Amino acid sequence: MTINPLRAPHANSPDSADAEFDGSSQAVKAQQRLRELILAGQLPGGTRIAELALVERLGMSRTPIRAALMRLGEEGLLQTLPGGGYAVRTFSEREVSDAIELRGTLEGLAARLAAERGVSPALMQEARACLDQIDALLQPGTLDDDHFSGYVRLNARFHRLLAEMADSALMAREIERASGLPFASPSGFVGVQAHTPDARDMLVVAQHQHRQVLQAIAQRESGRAEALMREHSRIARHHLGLALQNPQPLVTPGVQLIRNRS
Amino acid sequence: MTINPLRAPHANSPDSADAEFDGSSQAVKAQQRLRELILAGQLPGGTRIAELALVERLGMSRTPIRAALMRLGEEGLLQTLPGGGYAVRTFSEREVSDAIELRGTLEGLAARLAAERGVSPALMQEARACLDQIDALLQPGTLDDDHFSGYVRLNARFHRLLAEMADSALMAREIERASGLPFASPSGFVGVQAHTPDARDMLVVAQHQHRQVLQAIAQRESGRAEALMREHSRIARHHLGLALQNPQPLVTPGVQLIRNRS
DNA sequence: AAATCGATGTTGGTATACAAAAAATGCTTT
DNA sequence: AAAGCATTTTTTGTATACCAACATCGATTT
Repeated sequence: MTINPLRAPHANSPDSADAEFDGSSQAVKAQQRLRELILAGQLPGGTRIAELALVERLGMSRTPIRAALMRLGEEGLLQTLPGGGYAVRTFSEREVSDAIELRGTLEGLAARLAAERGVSPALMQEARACLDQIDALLQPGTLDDDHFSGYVRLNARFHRLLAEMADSALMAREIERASGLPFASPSGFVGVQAHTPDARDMLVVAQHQHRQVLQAIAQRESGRAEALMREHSRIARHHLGLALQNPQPLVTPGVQLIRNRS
Repeated sequence: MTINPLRAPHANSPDSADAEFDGSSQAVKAQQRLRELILAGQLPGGTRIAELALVERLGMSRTPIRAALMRLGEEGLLQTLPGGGYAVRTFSEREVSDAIELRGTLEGLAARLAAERGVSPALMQEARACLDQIDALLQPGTLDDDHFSGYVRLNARFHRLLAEMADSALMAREIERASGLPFASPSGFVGVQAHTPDARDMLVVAQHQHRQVLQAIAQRESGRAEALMREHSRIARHHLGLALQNPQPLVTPGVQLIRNRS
C-alpha cells in the first residue's frame, strides 16, 4: 500500500518535549495535564476554559480535550457554565469542609462494612505492614521533607487499602471519587504544618487512629470502626483551618482555588 | 402500574419524528434515550454497545453519542471494556444492596447536617406540605396504581427537599448521583408489592419515618435525624429482597440488570 | 486439531466544516 | 460619560470523513 503523500501522517512528530504522561490515551493525558495545570494555579479559579486554547496548549485535537473537560467536570474541578463550556471551579471554605466530611463518612461506612463482613488475612496483613512503615517514618527526630512525602504516600496507600476492605467496587469507587478533590483527600493538608513544632504530633495522632481502626475491624467492632474513621477525617479539617489562618503559600496543590471567606 | 418519572416538557419540534427529548442538546437527548433503552431492557445486560449501531438507532452523529456513552459510564449504567468501548452493566444483589446503603448513609449525613445547621422555615414548610400530600394519598381504602405513581413522585420530591436542607451543593450532587442507579433511588422498589395486602403498610411505615426525620431536623436532633434516614433506606433493601424472591416481572425499570444470585 | 494468517469491524483520535449561541466590540444615543 | 443597541467575532455543539491501532473471527495452513 502506498501512502498518500498529500496527507501528512500526523502521528504527532516528537516535537513537543512533554512526554510526561505517556501510558495512556490522549484523553487521559489531557485530563491529567489539565488537572495539573489547574492545581498548579496556572488556570486561576473562575476563568473560563476555551477548548481551542487547550488545543494549542496541549497540542492535541478537540476530541480528547472535550472528553477531558467532561471528566473533570464530573470530577468537580470544573463547573459547567450555563451557556455551555467550563470554568475552573472555586470552593468556599464550607464546601471544602463538606467534602472532607463526606469523605470521612464514606470511609466510615467502608470501615463498618469491612468490620461486618470480615477482611481477608492477606489484606489485613498488608494494611498492618503499611502502618509499620509509617511507624518507622515517625521515629522521633527524623522529620525532613522526604519523610513527609513518604508519609503522604503511605497514608494514601493505607486509606486505599481500607477502602478495599469493604470488598465493594462501588464503595471503592465512591471513596476514590470523594477523595478526588485534592484538599478532600486523606493526605490533602498534611504538609500544611510541616515546619511547625507540632508537625509530627498530628501525624502520631493520625497513626494512632489508623491502628485503632484496623483493630476495630479485626475485632468486628463495626460501630467503633465507623466512628473512628469519621473522627479521623476531622484531622484534615483541622489542617484546613490552619492552612486558611496562616497564609502559608502553596504547600498544598490547589489551595488557591479556595475562596477567601468574605 | 407504570413508573415513568421522566417526562420532559418538550417544545414541539417541527421536523424530526422522535422529538421525545427536546429540551436540550443532542448529547443529553442521547443520554436520556439510551438510559431509557437500557432500563426498559431493550439492551440486555452485558451486551456490548456499538457506537455505529446507536448512530443508526438514535439518528445522530457519533459525537453526541460518544459523549452520552461517557456520561452513562460515569453514571454507572455502562462499564468500560478493557479493549475499549462500553457494555451494559449488570449488578449483583450485593452491589445493589451496597448502593442502597450508600444512599442511606449520604441521606443520613445530609439530615444530620440539616439538623446541625438549621433549615429555613420556607424549605421546612415545603417539606411538610409534601408529607401532607403523601398523607392524603395514603387515606385508607384508596390504593390504585395512580396513587402509587403519585407516591413515587412525592416521595422523590421529599427526598430531594431533604437533600437540599443540608444547604450544600456538594451533598446534593452526591446524593443525586447515588440515587442515579434506578434501584438505588428512594422510590426504586416501591412498586414491587403494589398488589399485595401489605402494600399500603410499608408506605405508612416509610411515611412515619419521613415525619420523624423532619421533626428531628426541626428540633436539631442531629444524631436522631441521621439514624432515621439510614434506617429509612432499609425499606428499599427490604423491597429489594422481595423483588428478588418473587419473580414479579419488571415492575421496576432496570431490575433485569440485577444478576440472579449464583 | 492447533496454530497462523488475514479480512473485517470497532474504537479513539485528527481534521474540517458549519450553525447557533454567546461574548466582545464598537457605535449611537441620552 | 453612562447606558443601550447593533454588529462582529468567538466559541461551543454537532456532523462528517478519515486514519491507525486493535480486537474478533473465520479461513487457511501446518
